[in-house]
Amino acid sequence: MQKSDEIAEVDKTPARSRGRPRAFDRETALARATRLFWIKGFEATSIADLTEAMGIGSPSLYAAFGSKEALYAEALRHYRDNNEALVWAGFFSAGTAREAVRSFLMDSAAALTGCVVDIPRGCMVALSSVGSEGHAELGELVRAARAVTLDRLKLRLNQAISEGEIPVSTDIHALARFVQTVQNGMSILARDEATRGELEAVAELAMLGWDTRTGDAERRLG
Amino acid sequence: MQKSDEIAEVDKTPARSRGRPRAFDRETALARATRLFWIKGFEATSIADLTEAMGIGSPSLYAAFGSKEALYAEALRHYRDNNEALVWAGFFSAGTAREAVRSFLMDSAAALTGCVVDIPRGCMVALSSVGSEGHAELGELVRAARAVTLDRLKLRLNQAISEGEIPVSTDIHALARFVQTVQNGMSILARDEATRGELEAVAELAMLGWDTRTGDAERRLG
DNA sequence: CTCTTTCTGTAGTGATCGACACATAAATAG
DNA sequence: CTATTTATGTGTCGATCACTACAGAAAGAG
Repeated sequence: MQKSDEIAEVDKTPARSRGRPRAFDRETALARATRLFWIKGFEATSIADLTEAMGIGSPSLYAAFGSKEALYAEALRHYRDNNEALVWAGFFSAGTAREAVRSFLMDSAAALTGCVVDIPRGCMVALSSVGSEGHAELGELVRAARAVTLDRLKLRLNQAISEGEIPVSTDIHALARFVQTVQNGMSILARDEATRGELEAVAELAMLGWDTRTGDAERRLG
Repeated sequence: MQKSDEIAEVDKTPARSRGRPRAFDRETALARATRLFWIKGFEATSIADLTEAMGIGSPSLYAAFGSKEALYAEALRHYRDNNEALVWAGFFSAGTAREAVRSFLMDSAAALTGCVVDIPRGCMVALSSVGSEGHAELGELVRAARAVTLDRLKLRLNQAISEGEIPVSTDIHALARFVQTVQNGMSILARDEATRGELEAVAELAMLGWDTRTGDAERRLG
């Protein structure tokens, strides 16, 4: 990527531009905007709200992010990059699909109630209704983000079938939809101040459905 | 409160007032406003949107409903009065708690996907985020409406215990929270165009969790 | 009929919306 | 240094926000 200083010097320091340097940290400002969108949603968050929370003037906001919609799109990306691991790390490191799903739901119960780190309650993606508010492009972004959850669940379940963990007759799509439904529902309960313990109990019950469907129930019932 | 001109005449014709009669049907206009709030949410729905959908001028709207917030509160009531039966009728007429919960989830799968009557997808109460948008009073109304679901579920489960349908050791609260979570999650999936069949499959899986927890599983597994 | 009451349509209220023009400030390039 | 480039702060744009003043219209009361 980086050539010498003699022949064809390009892109020496990508962060060092020419004019007056930005007086704020872009990622920090983005993090604050993300938190605000996360809590209040797109429509209810005004530019004035954002500039105040980000500690910058509106021209700086528009110079750095383009528009309110573009800022929301970046906030979605920032949300994914910084919070995804909270609910997916255990899922991906689990040895079995059952443990993966169980980790996913248990970690969701903890993260969605703000018990792991100081974050708002509920999932920004699950609770977003930006698509119904007349912003089709952003709505499609959120829809796509929600679809990722389903895809990951189905991928892991298919792997479990090929590894013989669960019967080949298992309805992968339905089971993944079920897990997705439970996790989405958790976000709504979390907004209503449901506790981590309550959501963990919900996750336990969801796993009982899993066990019955996948044939793990016989050895778990007394 | 009001005296008569002779003896004790009160409230002759409550609907017939004195001045110029209203040129629109209040309930019809409220139904249209409800539908709009249901789809777009409180913040994203403007008075201009409402007056257009209701077919009236803004002074008529304010004369009849008071304010945008008061109209939303009435829309919540209208929503309950006109859509509650879609998901609760089978619940209340079921002979067992299991059938009641099953009906509740199955009927939700149908209603939330707009398959029973022509209504928007998802539950207006579950998907409302008005409380996070800075309208505390309305948020409390929605919260209370969501709490009704939990109360009804717990009431029915307690009845099932006293009737011997399910073990006394059953964690009523957790089980009710689980059912509530699944139904809430269904609303989010319904907004993303999940089909009635998909949500019914989710309901079936939720009932498997029920069966395992309540001890019905032994006789259902082969 | 007139008087009173209530609703409707027009036309706006001040406030806030998202977004930007402009001049100035602060950096690099030469 | 000067020239160029980029960011910031002030001020404001037209549009839209929720809401209403006002006058005329349509009903009952007398």
